[in-house]
Amino acid sequence: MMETEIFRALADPTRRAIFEKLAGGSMNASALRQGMDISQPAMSQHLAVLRNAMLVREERQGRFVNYEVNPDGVVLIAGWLAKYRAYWPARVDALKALLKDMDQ
Amino acid sequence: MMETEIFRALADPTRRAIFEKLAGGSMNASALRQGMDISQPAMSQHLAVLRNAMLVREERQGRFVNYEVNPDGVVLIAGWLAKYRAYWPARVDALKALLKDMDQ
DNA sequence: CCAACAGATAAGCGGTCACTTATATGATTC
DNA sequence: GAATCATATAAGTGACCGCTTATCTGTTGG
Repeated sequence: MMETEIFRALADPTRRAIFEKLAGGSMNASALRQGMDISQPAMSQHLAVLRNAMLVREERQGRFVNYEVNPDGVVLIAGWLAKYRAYWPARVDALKALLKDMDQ
Repeated sequence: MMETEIFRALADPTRRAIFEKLAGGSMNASALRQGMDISQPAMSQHLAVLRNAMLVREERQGRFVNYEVNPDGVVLIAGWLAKYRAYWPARVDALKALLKDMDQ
């Protein structure tokens, strides 16, 4: 199940921090390590987990590998969460319903 | 971090199944086990993890303990996800922006 | 009270996680 | 093509996860 890998990937605080950093702009692995007190292999392994969970995608650029957020993963979580829309606060729920109507 | 516990709780397929079942209506632990091929202690442990992650809450009713979805957890995920709104599909994004305006 | 039932807790076990050090791959520059 | 740099992979290790069996706690009805 894809959702298992996504939630598992996000269950680690270090990986969430990496993801958050990438959400602020694409970056290579070395740049990501800046100010994070994490070894090079650890970063590489975390990025592999995030990529495997479709939360991040990569693109080689010469000697560097550029990483960026993969919208697919974000959309998957949004889709999962949508199933429980009924439990969001009423205000947000009302807005959502409105959007749905407009969407058709 | 609360988010760590939430994502960790949801990383297990069995726990997601339990949560999904509860989202369809509150239930006691025995009822939850119906058709799930899971031992009584395992169910109890899963419910403890979900409760700890604020995804589920309980209420004793005599000899039974009734479980239901705790909106707090759902809202927390929604809050986390909202930070990456920019990566949702354009249509949903537009709707969200609209909601935000209306919300003020 | 006590027998029966719902549920929680304890202890132990195999598998997985996140990390480490060491080494390999792949690209650039001289 | 050799040295260097960016990243990946391999192997090992201690901690944790989800499960099991066994036992405990709490509530009900006779």
